Amino acid sequence: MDAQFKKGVLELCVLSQLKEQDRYGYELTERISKELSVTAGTLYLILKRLKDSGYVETYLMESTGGPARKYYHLTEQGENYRKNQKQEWLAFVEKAGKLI
Amino acid sequence: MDAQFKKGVLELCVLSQLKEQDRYGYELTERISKELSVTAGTLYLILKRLKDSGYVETYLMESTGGPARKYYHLTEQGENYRKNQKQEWLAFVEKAGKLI
DNA sequence: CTTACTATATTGCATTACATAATAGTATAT
DNA sequence: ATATACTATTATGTAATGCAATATAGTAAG
Repeated sequence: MDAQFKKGVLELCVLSQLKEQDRYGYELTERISKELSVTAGTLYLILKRLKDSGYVETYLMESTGGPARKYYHLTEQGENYRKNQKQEWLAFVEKAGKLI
Repeated sequence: MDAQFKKGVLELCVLSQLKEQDRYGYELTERISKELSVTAGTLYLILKRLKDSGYVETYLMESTGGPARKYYHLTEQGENYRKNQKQEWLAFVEKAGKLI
């Protein structure tokens, strides 16, 4: 897969996943990498960015096996951002489609 | 427009434009920026990349007003690359769509 | 008990593509 | 002459990802 295509879209994928329900980092890695082959390092960087921007909040919960899971929750601000990014993405795909 | 979305796709847009017919740099800038807001500098960088990779060839032709135009022609190798990139792009959009 | 493996989180360095801005040359119109 | 439109090019910075390494906790195997 062309790595460049992912730039910017992975963030939207994360936001969309978190809209459904809170999820922890490793879980997001598993889910998203099933479709788009992404590494953990990339995902955690995106999550840090989103947290620094106030788009997600985090809390810890114990795991059945392994270290505690850090769950990510979409804030209201994050949901607004998600909606906006989704619209931008759809518009972008349409415009690009005209040229391709 | 989110600049990140463009990563990798601009190149495909250029290739697609050149599949129809040979075009010169300034012309490509005009056409593509109508849809996707791209500057000349970015376009010429992409064109240089494509030339260095053997995906396009160039030749000069006089202009009616202004400096000579440098036309870009898609090579056979470039056309194969374009087909491949187009498929990858479509597949990517579909996969991302599942997550969004 | 110790070794190995899975689950989970984090961080550092390199690469790549795009943005922005500046430079430069030619022709035409005023 | 001067401004303006057309055309091409290059330099510097930023941002997002890839890859690889580190760290910790639990569980299973020997």
